[in-house]
Amino acid sequence: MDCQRRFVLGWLCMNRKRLSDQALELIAARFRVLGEPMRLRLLIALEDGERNVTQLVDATQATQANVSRHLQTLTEAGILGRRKEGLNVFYYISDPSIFELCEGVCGSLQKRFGDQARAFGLRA
Amino acid sequence: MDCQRRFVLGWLCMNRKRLSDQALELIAARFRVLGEPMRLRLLIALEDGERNVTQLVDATQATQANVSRHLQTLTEAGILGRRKEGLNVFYYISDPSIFELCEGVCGSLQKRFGDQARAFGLRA
DNA sequence: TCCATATATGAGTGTATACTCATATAACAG
DNA sequence: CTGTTATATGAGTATACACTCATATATGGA
Repeated sequence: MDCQRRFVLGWLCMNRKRLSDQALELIAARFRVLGEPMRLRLLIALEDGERNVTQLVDATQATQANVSRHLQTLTEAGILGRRKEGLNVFYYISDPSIFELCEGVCGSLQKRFGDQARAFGLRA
Repeated sequence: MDCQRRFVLGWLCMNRKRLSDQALELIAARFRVLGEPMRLRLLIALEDGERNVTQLVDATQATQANVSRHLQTLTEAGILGRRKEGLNVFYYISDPSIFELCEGVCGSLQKRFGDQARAFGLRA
């Protein structure tokens, strides 16, 4: 645990500054991918199994063009996988660790906005 | 663990759509805060203890104005705390769970870019 | 081949925000 | 009070990117 921590920070804080910049940009980019509600919505819609684009359009109430773009972003980030089947393209979670990140963020937010969080309908 | 998962997703996927949108936006906003290399750099600089703005400017090689802005962003997000001492303002990590998120992302990236990551100088 | 359906993408627009410069505020020293 | 240092912030610019509309591509059916 702490070993892992040390490892990661070693990666981030290397002496060679140029490379460290690249690593930081990679990490930041990953966070940015998760920084859009639409994309979170898509991830949630995909959590219990693959869906095709049409199903995701229905689930998210967004335009097909927009959904396709976000799916592309998530796929390029390595978070989703793609599978063609006839006319349909099915997307699926290829990096489930994403959900642990969401949980981490939710935990922080709940700690921070305890009361508001509960007001959000947190029970059940 | 799985209980926690269920809990969080329950929060995200409530029936009342309006509120769920707010929750998603909150979560996405948190990810966006972490989606800037400069801010990650500041977090790393603060990991082993509080620092004042001048120290952070030195550590990050950025302008003082820019550092102050990012510190404000991080503070408003509840990630940093502030402490004034004479002319100096010291910032400190107030939500250490942030680092677990970074570790999670690093883990994903290492899995994805295994070889490149190693080329980054990952060892030791 | 021709048409219908599912998905992707080019082009344009609007918005958010990172950055900089200059200046404002705040606190201390003399 | 005056000047000096540390930090914050208003204003302006540039860039990234989310979104939409229209259209392209791809696959299957008649």
